[in-house]
Amino acid sequence: MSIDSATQNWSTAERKIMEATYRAMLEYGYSGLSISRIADQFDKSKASIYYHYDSKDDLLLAFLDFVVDRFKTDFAEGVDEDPNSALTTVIEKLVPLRMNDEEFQGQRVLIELRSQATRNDAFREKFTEINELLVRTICEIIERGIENGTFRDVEAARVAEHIVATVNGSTIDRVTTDRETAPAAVRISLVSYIDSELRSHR
Amino acid sequence: MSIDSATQNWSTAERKIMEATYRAMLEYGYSGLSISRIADQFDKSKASIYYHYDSKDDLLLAFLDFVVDRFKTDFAEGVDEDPNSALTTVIEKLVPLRMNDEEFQGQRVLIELRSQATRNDAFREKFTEINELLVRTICEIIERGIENGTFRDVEAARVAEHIVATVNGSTIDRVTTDRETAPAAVRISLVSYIDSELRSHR
DNA sequence: GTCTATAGCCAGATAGAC
DNA sequence: GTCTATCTGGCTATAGAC
Repeated sequence: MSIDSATQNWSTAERKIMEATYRAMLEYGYSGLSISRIADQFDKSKASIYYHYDSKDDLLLAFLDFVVDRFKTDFAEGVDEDPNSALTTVIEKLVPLRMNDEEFQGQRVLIELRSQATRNDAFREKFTEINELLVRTICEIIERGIENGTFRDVEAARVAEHIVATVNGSTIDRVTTDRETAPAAVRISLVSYIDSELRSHR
Repeated sequence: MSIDSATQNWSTAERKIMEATYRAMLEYGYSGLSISRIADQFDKSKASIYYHYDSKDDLLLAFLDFVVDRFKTDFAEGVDEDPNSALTTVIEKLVPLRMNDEEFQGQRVLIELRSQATRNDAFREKFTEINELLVRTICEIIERGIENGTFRDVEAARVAEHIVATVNGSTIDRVTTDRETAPAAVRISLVSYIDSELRSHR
């Protein structure tokens, strides 16, 4: 899937509403979101929001697309490098030693939306897509590396699933606990796992 | 920390309210929880809830304790076996090949509560506790195994962090996506990682 | 301890002017 | 497209009887 096909054409007004929703979500969380609070985050009235979206649910589905598209676009960078660099790039992006504030806020929003996937099918499908994209992308990098002799001949799909689970677990830990040293420990351990599983020459 | 010290003394009425909250949470989710809906889940009126709890926030904090205590009690089983069995027991419990419905619903509730930890300090502290407990417990199992010669002499804390991140990532995947084969793949890969990291004799 | 009734507030959504 | 004004209903929380 290309970036273009995943990205909707947002009108200016709609993009402004999405940005306002993002700010309201950061300030009040999913359970504290309201149309009034979204309207307070930009220069239009709340009635104008109903011109662009039929209902709050409709707006939330669009917002889910908006946030997930951003994540996918960001993730797609650097995956076309040679297998070794691509894998390093991906790991560094998904488990940074130190996450900047913008990424951190984005992950806060994502985890709140993800928790809705337990009850809402449209949300569930989106997060299924995200995890499939992560696994498929990493799997393809590993397969390319096996083909050109960079990596050992492992079960690429199994290793990719392991990496994605570890990466996701680390991210959740980062945004829902105060365990500040944990992400770096996982990063080191994950790189060491990848080295011994894919790059060792025994 | 013993199970007793972690478990509060819930009165009968309070336990009934907690059970009702649990059912309401399953049906409506965190953002759909209301005092009326909780009252509808048992045989008392909503005013009676305010006799036992000062406010909705107060009730939610008690509910967080209730759910987390259950999780901790459940997790504590089997960790006192010999290191090899204890590690296997823990992994099988945290990444079951097939999760039964009760466990699954419990994890759904936990992830919704966990997502609140991004905005609420009391919630954040609880989930910090949970992850610390998981890491510490697994770390101690590994250290016991190293001492008695069952396991190789690895950095126990680092391996424990890796295992916990992978386990948590797998659980989130299970409750927020439709990727039904993913948990089993992670389980196999995780066991293989543990074997080669701790149990190999090269 | 539990009830019914209700106060007061804010939500989602719509009407109709411009 | 955006506004102000407003409807309806559910929410948290309390009052006061039993």
